[in-house]
Amino acid sequence: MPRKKEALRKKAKNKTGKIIPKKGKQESPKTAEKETKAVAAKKGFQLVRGMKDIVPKEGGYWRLVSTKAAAIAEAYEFVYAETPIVEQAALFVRSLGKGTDVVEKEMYFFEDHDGNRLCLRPEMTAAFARAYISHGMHSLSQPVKLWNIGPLFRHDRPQAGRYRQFHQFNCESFGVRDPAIDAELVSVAYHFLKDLGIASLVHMNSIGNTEDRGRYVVELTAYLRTKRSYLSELSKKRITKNPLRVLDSKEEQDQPIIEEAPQIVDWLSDESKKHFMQVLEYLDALNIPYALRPTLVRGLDYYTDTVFEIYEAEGETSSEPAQALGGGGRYDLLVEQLGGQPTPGAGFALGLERVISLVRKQYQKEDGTGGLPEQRSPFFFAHLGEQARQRALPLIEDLRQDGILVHHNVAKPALKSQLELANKLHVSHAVILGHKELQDGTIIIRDMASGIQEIIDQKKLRRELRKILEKQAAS
RNA sequence: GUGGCCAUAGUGAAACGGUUAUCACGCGAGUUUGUGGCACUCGCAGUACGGGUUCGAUUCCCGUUGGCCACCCCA
Repeated sequence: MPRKKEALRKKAKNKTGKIIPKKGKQESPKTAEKETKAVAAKKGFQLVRGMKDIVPKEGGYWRLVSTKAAAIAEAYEFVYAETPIVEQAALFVRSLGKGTDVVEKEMYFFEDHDGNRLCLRPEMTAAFARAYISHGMHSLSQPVKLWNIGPLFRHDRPQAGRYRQFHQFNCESFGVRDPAIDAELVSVAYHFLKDLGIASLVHMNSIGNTEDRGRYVVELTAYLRTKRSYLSELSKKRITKNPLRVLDSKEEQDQPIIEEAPQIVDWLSDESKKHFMQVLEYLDALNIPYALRPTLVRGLDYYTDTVFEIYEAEGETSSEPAQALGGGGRYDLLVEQLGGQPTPGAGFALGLERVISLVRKQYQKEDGTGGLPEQRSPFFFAHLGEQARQRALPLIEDLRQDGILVHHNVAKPALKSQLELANKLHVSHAVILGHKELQDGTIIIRDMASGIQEIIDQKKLRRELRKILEKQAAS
């Protein structure tokens, strides 16, 4: 009876409910309550909001994408580096800006047992800047080009392509202010996506230096005030909070006002203007498709001059409103602001969850099954009986040492189920070792497509498999 | 942070408020104690959690948790 089940469940819950408070004296009532609920749930623990497992189905895509990232970063001579996930909270408060959303409402703050005010890193650039200073990288040959892939944390409201723990591919270039550096970064991001089969478009803008921007903001604010009554409610609020954001407004009624608004490009110093023009020239030379977007401003305070975001190029099939795959820009004041010597820098980050979701779509388009064409061995090694299994392991090990990989499953004793698995794995040949073969030192190679079997000497196994591999490579 | 939609085995779905919650895929075992695909048989596994209404809740209501969408923001 379900009633009985229900009653049992309740009993079980009461038990755990008694145990937990005893153990967890220090826990806040809130966490204790949450934990009790989770334990009580028959299904076990729920995933924490905004967190995501990488399941076997996705594993191959993560491997593919991180391999590509490493390959391209290293091709551009970026050096792999990593920083801790935990940093002093002040690092990000100071670099990103106190009023920014990331700091104001999205950071994971906590205090450790020594009373240090810490946080989980919400982005990489400031962390790399800190590492640059910490390790005196200014004494290395400049630019210092660093890359990594790692998890970041923002307590944002989750939705598709947005998680509280997410991963970025980051490249940062410290020490040189040169438009070629900016262009190189854009190029890395662009080609990374291109190598993965994703056509992209880079949105470019320059927000100049601090003074330029300051003067522009004054001008823009004044302009927006005169048009205030025509603006959407949201934009009205933004006039005082962050007037640059008004330019990004999606509200229809704001559009005519935005079009007429003063553009930041006109307020850039000659130096900034020249820098930006040169960046664009390099992009032209590199044949990287970009669009100027005078309204592009980024959400973090440390940017100067070049800023960019990268989007999936709009094909006929793309329907969803574009979500930026990544973004970046120049931050010439950041290192100094964090206590280092004045050091220019620029970088970008790409959101891997977003990239991977596009990569998966690519593969689904191509073969309909949605599977990543994995490099699988074309061989399955089947054994029959305990003795054969004992002999199989060293044989397989020898093959592996020789660079020939085979599938094998030690946990399926029945030959039938092993071949079933071989079939599922779409191998071309099965190697079969049974009692008879064990005794006379032979082994069977079975062609899975035709069912034709060949009995060979065990010593010739390696040579035979290699021959098959060569034949397959040739066709 | 604001608003909306949603929650049934691992996945995708079905069940006017009424017997034992159904089906497909999946996974495991077998029909064949030395041979895969096809077929058949058997098995595994579920109403997110808590409360309420009701004689009776997967179904209706409330709360919690989680997911999705838009906004905000961003990767």
